[in-house]
Amino acid sequence: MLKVTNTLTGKKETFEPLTSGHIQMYVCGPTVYDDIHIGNARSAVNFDTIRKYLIYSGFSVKYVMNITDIDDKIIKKAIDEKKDFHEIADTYTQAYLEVMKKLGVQPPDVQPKATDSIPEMIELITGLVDSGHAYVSGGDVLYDSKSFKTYGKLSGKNLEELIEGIRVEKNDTKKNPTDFVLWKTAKPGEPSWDSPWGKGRPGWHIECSAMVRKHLGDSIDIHGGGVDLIFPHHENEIAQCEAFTQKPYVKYWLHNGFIEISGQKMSKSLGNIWKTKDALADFRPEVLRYFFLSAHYRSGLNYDRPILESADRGWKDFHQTFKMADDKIEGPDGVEQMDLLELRLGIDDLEEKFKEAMDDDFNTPKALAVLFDFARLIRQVTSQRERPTPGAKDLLGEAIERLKIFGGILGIVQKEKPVIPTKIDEWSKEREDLKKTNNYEAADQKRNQIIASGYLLADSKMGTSAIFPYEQIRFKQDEDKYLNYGWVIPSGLPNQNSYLFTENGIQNIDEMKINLDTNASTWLKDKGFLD
RNA sequence: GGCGGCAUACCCAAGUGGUUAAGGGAGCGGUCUGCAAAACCGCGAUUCGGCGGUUCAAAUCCGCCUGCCGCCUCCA
Repeated sequence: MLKVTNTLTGKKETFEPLTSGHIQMYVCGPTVYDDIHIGNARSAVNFDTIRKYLIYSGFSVKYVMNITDIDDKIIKKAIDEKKDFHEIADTYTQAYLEVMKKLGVQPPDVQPKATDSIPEMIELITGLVDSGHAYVSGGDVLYDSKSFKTYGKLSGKNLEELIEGIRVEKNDTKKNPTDFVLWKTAKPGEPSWDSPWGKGRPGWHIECSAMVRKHLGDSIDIHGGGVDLIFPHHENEIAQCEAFTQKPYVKYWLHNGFIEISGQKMSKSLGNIWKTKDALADFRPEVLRYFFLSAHYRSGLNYDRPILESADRGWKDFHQTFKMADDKIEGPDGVEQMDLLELRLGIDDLEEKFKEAMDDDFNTPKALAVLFDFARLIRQVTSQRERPTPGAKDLLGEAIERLKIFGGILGIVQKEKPVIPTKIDEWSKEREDLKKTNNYEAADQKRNQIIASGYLLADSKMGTSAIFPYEQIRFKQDEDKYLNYGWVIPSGLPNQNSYLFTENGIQNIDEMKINLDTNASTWLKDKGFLD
């Protein structure tokens, strides 16, 4: 039985959709005025995972996530860069979609743009004006927050106290300080649309309300977003929609916590924004997802390079399970009996344990622990010396399939297997032969040759060599210059050492890791690799 | 000032009344190994910010204190 923490009630509740078996779900998407930061990415991954789990649980889910393509910040940027606001919005929409794709976020069923829903917004605003919930003042249309009796119910705020706390601005046209803009009169040169109140553009809160109604209906099951949206954004959405429709707007409000940098929120004013595309340049998307999901979605999550690196190492170990099992399955058959009881039991328990974790308000850290335990069971079998019988191979294959299913819901399983060039394969076999004749010097040379080509060998107990591709690592020289000068084993592969490949040969250097974030060129010069 | 959240080992992080306090990283010891790496096995909080209280029983409930953070203004 699925339970979710509902911001509206502040409690963990049993989840029952309005229509049995079907879920209407809306999540506030990005405002496309810049590259998205990792906080946006975390939110997207959290709700993507929630959506995938709901589908796995047997619900049919209609998932809508908007793109806010008209907004003060977009207009400001357009003016600053002397471009049309559409151009700014399009550029960052494309960048956003690209990052989502890399992160393995399944595209929403509908991804509406605010500017495509202007008529629906006008319809809503008109209704609110007609029913006395909104008024025209100074050319703007404002929502009368005092007209909505339960204003503040989501954020737990008291309207009177709110009003007292807000200092009254001069020339304010609002009846109450808590009133908010539904429709803004256009200033000269700003993008605008025709409306009953003259040329103008929508306020921020109205767009989500309009898109929810347009694509999902008056009452929906789940509405998600970051904690910062609780007030005023979601509070205002409730006020608008419920005043208009006289129906409950959202049954379950889900809010994810912030990414923190050194214990503080990430914000423009603090200047501590991490762009997702920069994180993706250094870490695999699966590692980023593992990192995001390693804390509960409602909690804050501290982001720091060393923490990401430890997530990276953890994920590699986990992911190596697939490679190890594949090698065992594809290897020769054996006749000896392997110890498989634990694995059999593990397979039988996996689904129940995973569901138990996820049913508890999408407890992904617990779910990850379940998968890591299971992966260890698989590795225990694959690390046994015996060759597997065909029956043991079947069981291993079954275990891997299960791990892929549940790992897939969390999005931490790499989709495609790395391809090894035949040349590298041949060199590996040649090295095997050299080893067999105790020609170790030549064998090591062959190994270096393979490493220099960007691949690593790993000998197993069965005497065969597994081969893994490296990825080039980028040593930060300064803020935006990178120096390509070595290789490190990519995520998913079993070796964390860095190797430096130069004309002087291949160096296995642990210090390289320590120096990743320091001035690498100085270090390379000290070691004589650079002039 | 109002509202809300957090404090668990060296680091990240689950656990919210009752078996040995998950999992990951780092560390240490061992097995394996031509070397190296990987893998596997084992070890690691008598204790959950502090002080009281409730209870047969609390990291988990209540009170107070301390520290940190978020929202109340754009923000995932």
